[in-house]
Amino acid sequence: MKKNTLPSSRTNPGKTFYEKVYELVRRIPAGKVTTYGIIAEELSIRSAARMVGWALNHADLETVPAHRVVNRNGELTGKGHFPTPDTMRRMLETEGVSFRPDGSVNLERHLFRFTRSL
DNA sequence: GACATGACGGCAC
DNA sequence: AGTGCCGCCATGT
Repeated sequence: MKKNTLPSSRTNPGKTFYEKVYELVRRIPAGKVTTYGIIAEELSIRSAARMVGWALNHADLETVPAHRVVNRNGELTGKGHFPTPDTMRRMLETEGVSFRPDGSVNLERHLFRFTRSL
C-alpha cells in the first residue's frame, strides 16, 4: 500500500498538514484574502509559515482557492505558481479584491481572519 | 545521513 | 524605513 507520503506532522497528529491547510484556505470567502502567517498560526507553527506555501504548492488549484493567500505585505508571492503570472491577480479582482498602486492587495480592506470564537 | 531549498515571518542592524 | 539574517518544518538530491 502506498503509504501516504503526506507529512505526518508531529504538530498535526490526526489530519495531515496538507488537509489542515486546505481546509483553512477553503474557509476564506471570495473577496477576502489571508496570509501565510495567519494560517501557520492557526496550525500552531507560526514560525514555519513557509510550510503553508509549500503545502499550497502541492494543492489542487481546482478545489483550493490558493489565490486567496498572500504574504504579510499583501504581495502575490505565489503568482508564479499559477498558469500565468497574472492569473492570481485576475481571480482576486474578479472576486472583488482591490489592489494598491504597487500591486499588492489592500489588506486593510480584504484581510480575512479565522474566527475561532463565534 | 548531510546539505540545500522553499508561495514566509520576525527581529536585528 | 529598508535590508539582511536566522528560524522552522518537510522534501529532494
